[in-house]
This record gives sequence, C-alpha cells and structure tokens, in this order.
Amino acid sequence: MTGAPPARRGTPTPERWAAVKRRLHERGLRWTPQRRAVVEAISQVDGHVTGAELVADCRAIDPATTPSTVYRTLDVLEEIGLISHSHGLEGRQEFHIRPAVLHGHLACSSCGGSWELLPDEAAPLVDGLRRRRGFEVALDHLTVVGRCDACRER
Amino acid sequence: MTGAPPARRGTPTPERWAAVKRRLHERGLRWTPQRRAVVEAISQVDGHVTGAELVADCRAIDPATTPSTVYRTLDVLEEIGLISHSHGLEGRQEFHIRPAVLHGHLACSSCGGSWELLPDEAAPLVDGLRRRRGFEVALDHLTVVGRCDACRER
DNA sequence: ATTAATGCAAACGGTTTGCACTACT
DNA sequence: AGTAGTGCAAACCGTTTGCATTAAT
Repeated sequence: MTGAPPARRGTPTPERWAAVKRRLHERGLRWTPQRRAVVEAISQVDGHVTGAELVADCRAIDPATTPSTVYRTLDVLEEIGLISHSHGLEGRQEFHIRPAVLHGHLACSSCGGSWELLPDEAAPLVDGLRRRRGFEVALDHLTVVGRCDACRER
Repeated sequence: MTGAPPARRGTPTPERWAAVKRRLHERGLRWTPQRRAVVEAISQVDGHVTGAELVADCRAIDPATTPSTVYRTLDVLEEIGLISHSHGLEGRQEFHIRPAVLHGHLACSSCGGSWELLPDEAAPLVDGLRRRRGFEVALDHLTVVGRCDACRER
C-alpha cells in the first residue's frame, strides 16, 4: 500500500516537537508525553493512518495509551494545523501530517493501494469548480477512489 | 441541502419495480416486500441517503423494517447495478440510485449542502488521471469536500 | 494555584453477523 | 420442496463523552 511517489519524510522529530510545542503554547495549550507520542507516531507514517491504527502505533511507544487521548490529541493537532484528515475507502478517518505540498489521495478499491494526488494534477478540477461554481475544494480532504493501472490490467 | 441542479426524478416506481424484479430473477434472487420497500424509499430521494436514514425511511413504509435486511438489500441492489454508494462528509455510506448520468458529489463542509458533480466538470481530472496514471476514477464514488460559494462569502 | 489534559469506563452510532424461521419460486 | 431472504439479538468497530484525577504551566 501507499505506493509509488517519493516518500517525503518529515522534518526530524526533535525539531518537529519543538515547533509543535511552541504552537501549542501560543494558544495556552500544553505539551505532554502523550501528545509527543501521537506526534511521533504520525511522523513515522508517510502516507495516512486511521485513528485506530494510530492508537495501536502509540501503544507501541507507550502501552498505556488510551483511545480518548489519541483522538482528542488528533483534534488539537488538526486545530493547530499540524495534521489534517479525510475519509478513506471504508469511510474511516485518515490522518496525515499536513505536508509541505498540500495534496489529496488516490485510492484503488481493488488492491487498497494509495497514492498522493498533487495540486497540479487536481488543478483542472479545483480551478474549474472555483471558476464555475465558486466552490473551494479542500484538496487535503479529497480521496479519489477508482482502479489503479495495475489492477485494471489484471 | 442537496441543492441547485434539476431534481432528476427517477422513472415511476411501478416500472422501476418490474425492472428490478426482473434483474433479481435473472440471478436467481427474489423479489420480496422488504426489497420493494427499500427500492421505493431510495427512489423517493433525489440526492443521496445514508444507510441509517434509509432504515428510517423504510420504517415509514413498513414499521417492522430491520437494519440487517436494509443493509443486505442495499448490497444486492448494488450488485445488480441499481444503486451505488460513496462516503460523505462524516465518512458514512451514502447510497443513491445509479443515475442516467453518472456523477459525483460536491459537499460543503460548512453548511452541509450537497450538489451533483457532472462528468464534464470532472472530465479534466478523470481524463488526466487515466492518461497520466492509468487510474480509472469511480466518479459515482467521488465526493469532493470544500466550501460552497455562499459559505465562502459569508 | 490554575486549569488543561488524562484515564477510565461507559455509551454511541452505524453497520455486520450467526442462526433459526419464513416465504418466494 | 428447496433455498433465498428475513428477523432477532447480539457483536463489532471506530469514535466520543462525562467525570474524577493528574500534571503542565
């Protein structure tokens, strides 16, 4: 899964931690070990993860992790703009670090694979909808479902 | 909600029933009162409905309706090609009669409104992905989330 | 000292399942 | 008669909530 395009690895975690900590403090929010675990876990993924997967990942870091804390942390991380979520094939929430390049996703309903949909590929749609409908697409929330090349040939 | 474009009302229900009945029989499947209720309920909607809403709608027709039957019926209706589903804003399944014109949806995350995304509007994206990636978009499964014109101005 | 954040446990909502029973064909 | 479909009740899974407790500031 989470195929082809270059694995854009995030900035090294210590730096990222500092930045997140600062952003939280700016809003009077707090930096806790649990939040560090969530940030660490989500940083290790280069595609997207479901909330449930993330709970598991966090348990690998700290076995005492509880779902409520993870989900609440995901909410604040989204509020401060670090991550965003969309809905994948089965409709579950899928989170990912808000990337340098804003992007959507392509999901193959046949093999379950997933790829990034870059802005220039989405541009014709995004621009068209803005021009003709005044509709502003949330690209980072976009998941285009279909069949990938490999599966079509099979 | 479920705004602007012309409400494409389906074919009159008796005709539709007959067609569905035939399609079921062709596969050795059966035509039951419960299935009739589901077809009737989904025919009355011109946008899309979640599974849960459909359970409620069916209960209006037959109060004895059970979720399991509705969901199982939705599965077979999708198998025979009468309906299709995608995932809406909150990730719930959304079903709609497979329309004369295959289309996707636009969903406003701000007001909850929903509009049809017609093939010609999606064409630039669909064609581009097919050409450049060999990816075949399932247009009827596509929900583009963003902010509608009215909400942007507000 | 304040008050944000956690952990627990329970609830929730949508959806799915196993199984005995019913009713289309 | 044969087998597809139903209803029930319970389970499931991801996610959310209330509340008393803990800990970051």
